[in-house]
Amino acid sequence: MPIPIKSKEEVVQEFRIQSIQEATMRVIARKGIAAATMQDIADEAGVAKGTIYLYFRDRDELVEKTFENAITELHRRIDAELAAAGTFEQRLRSSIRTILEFFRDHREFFRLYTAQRFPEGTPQQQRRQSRQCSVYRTRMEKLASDLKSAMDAGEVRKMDPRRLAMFISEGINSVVIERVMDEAAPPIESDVDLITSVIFDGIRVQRSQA
Amino acid sequence: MPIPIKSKEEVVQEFRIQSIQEATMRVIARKGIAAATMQDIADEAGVAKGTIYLYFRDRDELVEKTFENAITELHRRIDAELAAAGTFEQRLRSSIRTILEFFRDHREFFRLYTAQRFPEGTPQQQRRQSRQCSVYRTRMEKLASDLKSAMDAGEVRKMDPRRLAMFISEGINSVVIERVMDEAAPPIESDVDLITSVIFDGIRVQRSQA
DNA sequence: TGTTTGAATGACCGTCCGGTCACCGCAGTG
DNA sequence: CACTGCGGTGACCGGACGGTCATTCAAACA
Repeated sequence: MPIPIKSKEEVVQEFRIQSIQEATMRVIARKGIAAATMQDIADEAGVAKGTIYLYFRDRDELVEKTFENAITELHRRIDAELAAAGTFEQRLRSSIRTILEFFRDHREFFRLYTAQRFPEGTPQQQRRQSRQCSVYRTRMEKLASDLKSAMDAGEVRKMDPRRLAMFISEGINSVVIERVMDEAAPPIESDVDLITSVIFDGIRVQRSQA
Repeated sequence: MPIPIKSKEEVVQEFRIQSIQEATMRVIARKGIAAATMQDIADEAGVAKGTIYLYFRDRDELVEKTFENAITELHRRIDAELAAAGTFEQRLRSSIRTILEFFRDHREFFRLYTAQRFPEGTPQQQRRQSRQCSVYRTRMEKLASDLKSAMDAGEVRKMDPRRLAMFISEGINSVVIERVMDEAAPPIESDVDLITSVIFDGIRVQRSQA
């Protein structure tokens, strides 16, 4: 069997890396990103503090890699839904469902996710920050361009796609926040319905509908 | 003239307090809430670090008072608009305009505002955090109850008012973010139009309209 | 002008935390 | 069984920062 190309050492390494990243996420979920110390993370992962530095250059890289690892999976799923067949409304609805399901299954990721949105930090960390911020901006551009396509296809009213992308994205985010905080959140589908209907039809009472 | 009840000392005190709070806001706007040190704030205010402690118990109180001072004014204005006469759409539109204008005039407040939304911190600070968070939740309840009234009055479709309040509030917030970041933001009224029309009529192409 | 008072100061302290590195123990080797 | 290489360890270091307090000094007053 030529399949297992990975040596034993590589497997151990990957296991350690994953353990540490998972521990990082749990600690951040519990204490917040600022209060999560390297010692906390080491304890949570069951290793010594020094061990973390064998796999990550410094705290910033650990947080960044952990974030990117998790966010990549979410983005992959969203993109798959948006690229599928169907009307724009159907595709956006599926994406919203995907997002809510993702955060239902990865509650611990949420605090890291929100903390990375508008990064804090001293001017020394500006480069790193701009990289993290760019992940977010790239996402927003993607949604804006999808919205633009839908506008050109006559599925969506013409308006500034950037602004609209922000508005929709943050609106969805707010529901995610509520659901993550809430111990007993309502069924996902009811929130998917609410969000989709507000985005597409607004909140006005619709007299003209049957 | 019995009007000036304040003694000279009180005037000086208030002046100092305001100077320090304004400095706090500017430093946080520049460096972020986590990276803003007491020394930075003291330098910005043109006083010694110790002086700040004559007027504020500790760093947390300084940040909290500074935040509440500024947010109170914004909330007062929003409430005035929401309590005015007119349809719910007119009142909400005025509120949105008020928010955009407020942050146009107080850019430096914005980073503090967003940072306080989901406070970070160690468990020791839990009480303080919950207080800050409660300001935000109270606001959300207010909007939710206004939305509920509009639903009962037949001006808005029936749906979960809490979720809707979050969605709208965060959506508006996202536009504020864009405008604050953007050096040359478009006219306020165009964003007010966009937000209001999306909230009330959604993004769907409206065939039934004249 | 001498005295008093308290606001303002900033050097200093203790704590915390990210990052390092000399040391340890074990798996693999001869 | 002795040896060696290396992944892992945690005591330690340096710097940063919040908060304190002995000292200073200018204004108010006698």
